[in-house]
Amino acid sequence: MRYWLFKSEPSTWGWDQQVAKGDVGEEWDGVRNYQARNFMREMAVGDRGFFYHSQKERAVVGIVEVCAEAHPDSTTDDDRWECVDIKAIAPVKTPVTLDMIKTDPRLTDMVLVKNSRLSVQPVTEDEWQIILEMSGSQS
DNA sequence: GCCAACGTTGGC
DNA sequence: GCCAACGTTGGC
Repeated sequence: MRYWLFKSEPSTWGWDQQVAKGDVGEEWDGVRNYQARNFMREMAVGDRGFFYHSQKERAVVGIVEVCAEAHPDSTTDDDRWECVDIKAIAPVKTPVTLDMIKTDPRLTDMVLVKNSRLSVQPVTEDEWQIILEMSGSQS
């Protein structure tokens, strides 16, 4: 299984909306960036991801699971763009803020730190475990 | 609200 | 195929 991080502006699509979709999940649509799209193509059903709120909040707020492999993005006719579906698994006990992540020397290589603008990014297994611990959640 | 960083577009 | 111009994102 692989691990990922999905970034969203809460004002556009937030954790509460994701939770409201339940086990059916929702398309992670609207991505118009090749790197992000390519990562979504690599995803498999069952992969786990962090749900991150950007802008004012800047924190990992929940855990999601990929529930459909990459397919055409329904919000565009442009066939270059694809997306996966994800569903909410559980909120984290304590949100892990960008500050906390930047402060931890084990996490300085995270894509979130190095390339803050990438909206869909891979997370290593080590990073996954460290952030889970920081959040007080269990895998 | 500002600005740096980055990705994309289009002219040559 | 290069590169300048532009638009967008997201941290501060």
